[in-house]
Amino acid sequence: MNEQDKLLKARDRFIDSMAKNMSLYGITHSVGRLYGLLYFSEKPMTLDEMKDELGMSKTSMSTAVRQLQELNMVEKVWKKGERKDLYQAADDWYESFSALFSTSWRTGISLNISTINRSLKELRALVENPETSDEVKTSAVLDIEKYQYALDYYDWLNRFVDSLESKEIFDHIPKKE
Amino acid sequence: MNEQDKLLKARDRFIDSMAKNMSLYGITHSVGRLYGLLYFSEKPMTLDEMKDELGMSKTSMSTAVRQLQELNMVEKVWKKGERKDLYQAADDWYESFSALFSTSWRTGISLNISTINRSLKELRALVENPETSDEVKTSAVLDIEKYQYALDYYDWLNRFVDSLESKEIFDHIPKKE
DNA sequence: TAGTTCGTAAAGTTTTAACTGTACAAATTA
DNA sequence: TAATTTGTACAGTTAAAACTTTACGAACTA
Repeated sequence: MNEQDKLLKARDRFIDSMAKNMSLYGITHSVGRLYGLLYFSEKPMTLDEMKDELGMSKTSMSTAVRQLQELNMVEKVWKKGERKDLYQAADDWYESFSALFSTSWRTGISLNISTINRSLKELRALVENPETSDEVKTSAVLDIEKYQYALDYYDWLNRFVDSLESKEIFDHIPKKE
Repeated sequence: MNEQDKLLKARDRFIDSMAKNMSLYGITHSVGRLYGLLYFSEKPMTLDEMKDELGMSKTSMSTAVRQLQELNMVEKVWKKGERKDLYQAADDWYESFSALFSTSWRTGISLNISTINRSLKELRALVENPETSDEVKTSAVLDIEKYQYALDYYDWLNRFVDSLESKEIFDHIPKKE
């Protein structure tokens, strides 16, 4: 094996490991590999270059790249005289980490919160209604406690995401040891 | 609709919302629903009760419950005179949150770190080898920087997980507002 | 204007994951 | 000991996701 091959093999090994890891965050192995390819590429790449490099269809590259763009892990680059779209890997992984979670979590959290509030409102009406049987009332009171607990939790989660978005998290867990 | 139904409908609505949310963490909608069922259940449940309640197979309940146990979101309960296994929802969501991420992330992180270290070692040998061409050498030097960056990032991630596991995170982002 | 090239939508195929039914080992009961 | 019950492994099926091929509009080129 020549020296160049050694370098490429080392890259490949790491890219694969990284892609496996990303599947924990809901990123496909293939999409993860594409990110790795772009991360090590010295120049921005076109869809055709990606498809040749990874041996996949151009359509897959197109959708994968869009996915990575939505996660702020890849950005489009403009180059004069170049007709094709060029893409490069975003190099701030801490930023990507924050963005990944804020983006995907925020919506879910607020949906959950409004669902809880709606249910809470209904249950409180139930408890205050004199026609409600005692049996149902005690159940309702128990449920209200559980909703309240959940509400507190989602509030915490929201503040957690806040600290990611605001980079405050890096005050508590600094980047360099 | 009677009062009891209102209560159940409110539960159902929230459970569904919660289960959808959980899919972001890699938990299936069905498994999420099972957790919700157990969360609101006033008593620990058997596999048969779960399957009747959710209209699914007993096998599915068995695997789902095991999954939730591995995530420390559900625990087996012993009750005298009861032949069947009983399960109840773990009620500390902050604990579950921490456990979920520590468990699933730790392995991946350390795998990545050792992969990087292996690649770094090889590349350094490459750079120090007088037979390596200058072209490959410059590529290797660039790659080494990228590996180093990744290494720093995974170190940060490790410390992040540390602060989840040690509950230190709650010093920075307190549970109650 | 007609002919290319590029990116992506849409439909079709393949692969993977979720779920079910059957079967069986272990524990329990008679 | 034989007969039940309980939980789960395993194989098979169904549902979902990933990926490819085809096709086409938009932008560029001659």
